Amino acid sequence: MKQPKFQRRAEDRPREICAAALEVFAEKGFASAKLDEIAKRAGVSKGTLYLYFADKEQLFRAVIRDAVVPNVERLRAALIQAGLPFGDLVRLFFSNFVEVTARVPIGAVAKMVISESGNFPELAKVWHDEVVSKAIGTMTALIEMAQAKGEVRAGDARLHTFSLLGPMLMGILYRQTLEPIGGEPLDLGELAKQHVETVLDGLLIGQPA
Amino acid sequence: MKQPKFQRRAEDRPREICAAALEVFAEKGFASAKLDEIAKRAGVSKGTLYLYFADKEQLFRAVIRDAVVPNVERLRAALIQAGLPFGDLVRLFFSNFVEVTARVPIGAVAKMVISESGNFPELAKVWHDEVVSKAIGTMTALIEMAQAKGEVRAGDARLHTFSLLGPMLMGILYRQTLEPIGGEPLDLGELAKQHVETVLDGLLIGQPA
Amino acid sequence: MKQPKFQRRAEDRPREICAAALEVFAEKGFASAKLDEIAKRAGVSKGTLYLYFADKEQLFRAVIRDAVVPNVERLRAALIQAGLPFGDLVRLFFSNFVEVTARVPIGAVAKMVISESGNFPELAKVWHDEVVSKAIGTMTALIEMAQAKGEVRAGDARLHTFSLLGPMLMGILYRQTLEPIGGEPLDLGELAKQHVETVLDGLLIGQPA
Amino acid sequence: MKQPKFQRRAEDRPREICAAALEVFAEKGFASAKLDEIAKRAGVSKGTLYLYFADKEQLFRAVIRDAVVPNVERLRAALIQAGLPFGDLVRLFFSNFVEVTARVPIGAVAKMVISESGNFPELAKVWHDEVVSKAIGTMTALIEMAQAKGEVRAGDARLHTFSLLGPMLMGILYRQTLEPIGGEPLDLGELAKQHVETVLDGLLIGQPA
DNA sequence: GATGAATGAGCATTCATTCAT
DNA sequence: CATGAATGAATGCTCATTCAT
Repeated sequence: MKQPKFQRRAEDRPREICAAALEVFAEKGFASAKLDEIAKRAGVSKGTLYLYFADKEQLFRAVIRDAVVPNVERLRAALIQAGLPFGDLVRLFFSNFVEVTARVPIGAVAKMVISESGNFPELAKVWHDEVVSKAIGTMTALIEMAQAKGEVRAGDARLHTFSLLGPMLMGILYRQTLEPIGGEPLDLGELAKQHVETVLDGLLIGQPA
Repeated sequence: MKQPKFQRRAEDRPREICAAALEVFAEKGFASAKLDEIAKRAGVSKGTLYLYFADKEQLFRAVIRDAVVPNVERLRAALIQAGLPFGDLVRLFFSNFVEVTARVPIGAVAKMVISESGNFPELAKVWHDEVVSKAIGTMTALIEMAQAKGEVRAGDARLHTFSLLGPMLMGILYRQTLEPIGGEPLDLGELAKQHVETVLDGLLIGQPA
Repeated sequence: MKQPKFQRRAEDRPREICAAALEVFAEKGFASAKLDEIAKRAGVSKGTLYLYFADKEQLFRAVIRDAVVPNVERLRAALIQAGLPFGDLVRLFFSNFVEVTARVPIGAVAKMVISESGNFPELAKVWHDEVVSKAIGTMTALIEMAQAKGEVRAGDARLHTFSLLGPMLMGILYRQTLEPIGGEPLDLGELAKQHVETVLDGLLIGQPA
Repeated sequence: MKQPKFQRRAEDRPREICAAALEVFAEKGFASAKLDEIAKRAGVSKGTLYLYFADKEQLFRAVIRDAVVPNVERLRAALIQAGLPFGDLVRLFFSNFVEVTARVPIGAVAKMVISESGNFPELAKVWHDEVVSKAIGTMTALIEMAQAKGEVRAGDARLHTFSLLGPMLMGILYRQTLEPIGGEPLDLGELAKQHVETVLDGLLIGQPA
């Protein structure tokens, strides 16, 4: 029954540590996250962290990178399916988005990046270049194409992108920060479904566009 | 005979300290904000902070309260002007919102609350109860009234509120976190103007709702 | 009888801390010296050290500088008293040297510099430039002048300087390292007196040079 | 069938480790020397060190012992060649000394002992008993014999020993600590040659001894 | 024997908080 | 009221030592 003092599992360690670190960073923020706690949750000693990551900041970076970047390309690729009318394209994007959101703690990561953008501008830059810029850019391009085809109303395509994506970001952050402290629960899937149709068709009734 | 040239009146001290603290908290986040720096920016000594605030956390709370709560009621009152059709109501809300945003660093405060929601749940609760809940509640009520009058399409009124407000939150956070590190500039006023009309009328053209 | 928790004595603090640090560094060497112990001996808290010195290394530098450099110029000046024949010049130097040695822990400092020359080359450089180079240079110049006047035998003046000073360095280091652990006591004054006459006149008797 | 090309024989390991350790200890001092680096330079793993030495301190002791003690007896024996006049005896000693110095890093070891005498008094004791005491004792005895024969001037024989050996110690330490950081190069052989004749005959000219 | 991943006590450094002035 | 020197608990990081393989 005695637990061996040492446990050797070199291959999984980085992943386990990243997972634990993601939890703690998301809960506490970068500065308030204690390496002691990350180590404890990862089931290793504090010293072990330093076998795999040079310091706290590098661990933070690794967490951001591992949790998000791999998913970005997948989302993007799903949209480069030409031939779909704009409405269906958007509906596809949102269903993918909800699915990814349920699987990876994208809300926690977004929260971390927002929190630490002042202290780690380079990190915010990575997030911007790898995630936000691509997401906004892709959607903006799709909108512009649809405008060219006469499918979408005039206006700045990038601002239209904010109209499309903003509510989802708001939803994610709401779930991350306010639901835990007693805010009325929010169903992201429902939000996505209703918002898509709303923004596509408009809130008002019976008025010519 | 003693008459120091620039004697600050004691009554202004708390305000000055709060203003300095808001700056530093917004730049660094709660944990990374140093009382040394807040004191320096406020032009007082570190010890003086403790004459007005029990500890760092109380100072943080005061900052949040002072910076936002007074503005919430004002915004709310502006909307309880019955008689306006829903579209005009929303347009009024957005113009007010943009104006407030330009005056108070609401983006910084939002960022702080998001950041520290894990460490200070009570604080997130204050923010939720005093700000978010009221904002969402007010808008939701307005929508429900408009739905009853047949002005607004069916659907969960609270989710419609996310459709309306989400892009503005996204815009605020974008300016707060990504513009400073090289993100393409965003004009919040333009965003507000275009988004209102879009979400009211719908993105798509010539399709029956 | 209760000691006040805080003691304010800003003007003396740096000196007191340096004195305590000199003791500890001399006993333990740089790496093994604990800031805890330095603080305790200085009668302050660990944090106080950082009010006056940026870090351990800067404290080390300050110790070296304060303990030695001021004394170097004094020694040097004492020798620029022209008119004395070489023998008297050397005797003057040695009596001054012994006096300084008794007052400042030059042995401890020498030991520290020798010890840490590998880890802090810049420090060894300061020691070299400010102390050793000047000492050797001054003595070498005096010897060359005496050689020109026919007072001193031929030969490399710098090597003659080693013949003159080496035994005193050996004596200092002996007292620093071996006396404390049971080595037979050594009287530096006696060493100086006998060595001067010996090196001036020669060890051997009745042999023509 | 297995016959690894470069299998090191186990018997050589301790020697190889000691050699690597001597290098690192000499460069960094005891406390700053990392077992990681010693292991790397010895071409073994960190764990292997513990197969041969109980801990860092024992390794340090072994290094000191192996590097110096064997050479002491050799030097000593070379001097117990009776029949030589004192001057020749001293010349023999110095030539031997220079030769040993060139072969073993006696300067590094001396530096280490000086550095760590405070932390390892027992080690300084070994060094004292095995090296310094014997060296000083032997030379002092030779001087006393020469004094009895009327070859050497009166005076404390032990202090005369400092006059003889001090410059060589100074030279060794100079090369160890100051040459590497830009001090003017020093030729130990030249120093030995000139110093012997100087101290034997005296610096001054034309004065009756 | 040999390895190197894992450990955890130890230490330099930071900073919110206190209090003598 | 105001100050800022002083405090000391907290924490990131190091590295000698251990042990499963």
